[in-house]
Amino acid sequence: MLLQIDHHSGVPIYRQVMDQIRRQVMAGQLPEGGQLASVRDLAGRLNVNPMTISKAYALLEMEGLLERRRGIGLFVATIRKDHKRRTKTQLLEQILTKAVTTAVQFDISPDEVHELTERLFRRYGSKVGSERK
Amino acid sequence: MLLQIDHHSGVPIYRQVMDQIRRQVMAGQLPEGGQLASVRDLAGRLNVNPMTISKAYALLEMEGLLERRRGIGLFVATIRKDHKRRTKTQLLEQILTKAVTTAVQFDISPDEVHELTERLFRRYGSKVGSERK
Amino acid sequence: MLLQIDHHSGVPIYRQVMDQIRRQVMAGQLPEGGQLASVRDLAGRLNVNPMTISKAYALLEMEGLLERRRGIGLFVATIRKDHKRRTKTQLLEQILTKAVTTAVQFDISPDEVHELTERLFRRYGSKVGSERK
Amino acid sequence: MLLQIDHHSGVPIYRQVMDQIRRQVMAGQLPEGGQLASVRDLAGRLNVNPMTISKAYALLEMEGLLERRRGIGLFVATIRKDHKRRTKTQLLEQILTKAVTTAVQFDISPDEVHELTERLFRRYGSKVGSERK
DNA sequence: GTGGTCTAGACCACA
DNA sequence: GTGGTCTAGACCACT
Repeated sequence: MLLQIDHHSGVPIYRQVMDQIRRQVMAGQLPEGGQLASVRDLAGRLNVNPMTISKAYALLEMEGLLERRRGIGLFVATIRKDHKRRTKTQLLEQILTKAVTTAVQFDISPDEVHELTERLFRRYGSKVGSERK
Repeated sequence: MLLQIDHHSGVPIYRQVMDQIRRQVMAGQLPEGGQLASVRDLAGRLNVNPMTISKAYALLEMEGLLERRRGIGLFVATIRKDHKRRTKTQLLEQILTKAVTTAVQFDISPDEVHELTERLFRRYGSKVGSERK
Repeated sequence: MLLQIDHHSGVPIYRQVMDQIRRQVMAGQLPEGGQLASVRDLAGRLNVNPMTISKAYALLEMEGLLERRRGIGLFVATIRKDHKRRTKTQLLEQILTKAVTTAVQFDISPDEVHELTERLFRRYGSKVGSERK
Repeated sequence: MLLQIDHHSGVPIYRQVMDQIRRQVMAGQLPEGGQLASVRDLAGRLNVNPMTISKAYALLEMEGLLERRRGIGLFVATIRKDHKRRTKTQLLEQILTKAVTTAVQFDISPDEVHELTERLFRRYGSKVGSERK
């Protein structure tokens, strides 16, 4: 499990951790039922305070994304597949909605948006089964 | 000048004010050279602390988007047309980049993204010269 | 707002705080829209670390019971009245269910339970508008 | 001996085990002098760590509820009848006290509580000598 | 070993 | 003034 923390982004570290884990679970990079890195381990690797990781984990558990097994560790909860697909689409739609309303407000045509999107896809790799670490 | 403040979004109010003014200027809804509502007036209408508005205005002035004319008020600065166009595209690209990287991570194809984008355009109106206030 | 913390109960302090605030809100002792004691103030009075209070407040906010107004403080959220009544009954039913199943398992008759309940009501005061602090 | 373990309740597993055994003894479902399942057997059936069961047994032994016969196993200790009756009532009173204080705080009348109790008795069965496993 | 809680004290953003 | 975040380090309960 690799996470990137940006200490200068202004986004709280525990939120960065949450977002990235949530995404990795949704993307299947963290398999359901799989165990997460321990609080101390992850904290050590990211060079942050264990409590910060613990907070992120606790919130994700409350979200229902993670499951605690007392004295053993934290695991990715099992999610129904359709629910997962829906969540993924919702997340994307949310971002795209912002893009579209911005374009409309700025008088940028759907064609221009489409072109720009294609260019970004080429840049950020749309190839199937892209690099998984 | 109409602004929507969401007290529950977690985004600082002064940032919401800044973002919306910046967008309205870029979209031409706030014409260059036009005068802005006074701090007191806007604060009253949005029902927020005047210092919050003041802070937003001050930061936008530092950005060069607004100009202060002593004793008169704040006005939208004049922007070079190409600069404006570039800024608009940059803003959009920023959002779209997030959408594309999300799609890649979620294994959602460019075609699906395109389709979803079209649908959102139809929903939020892509017609040229849309509603100006 | 008066809270009783038992440092020896084993129940985490932040949970004791949450439970008592939740109850006071449900009981109407903390009026909707009313402002809560500040984190530092309450922490000082209870003689616990501010972070502990902050955690309790944050969790109650996530529950939807409290509302944050940035830079101002925390307030009791407005709850629909029927929802409140339902929540209260549910809370009570939950406890009573445990009592009844215990009685059944122990072969204690409904009459005995009723008698015991009456006795406890006399002891803990069922008088209308009992002592509110 | 059937026990239900809830891994998500937050209550320590060894406590859940203790509580349920204590109740079954009080209710007569586990007869005095009867032998308990072995640590290994129970742990296997409940799918928990044997040390967890061992801890529960050890604590119940310290309580005097169980008796260890070296080389043979653990047995339910003999309890004086009046002591047993008192313990049962105490356990019930403890739960009912919580119910009554909650009702008082929520301004729910004794009559309403009584009614609710009757309803729960009908639902969970007050018939004498109910299902024994 | 695991996670959970708490402290004391610091710094920050917001209004 | 408000709450939010983070640290360093301690202690605890559970398995």
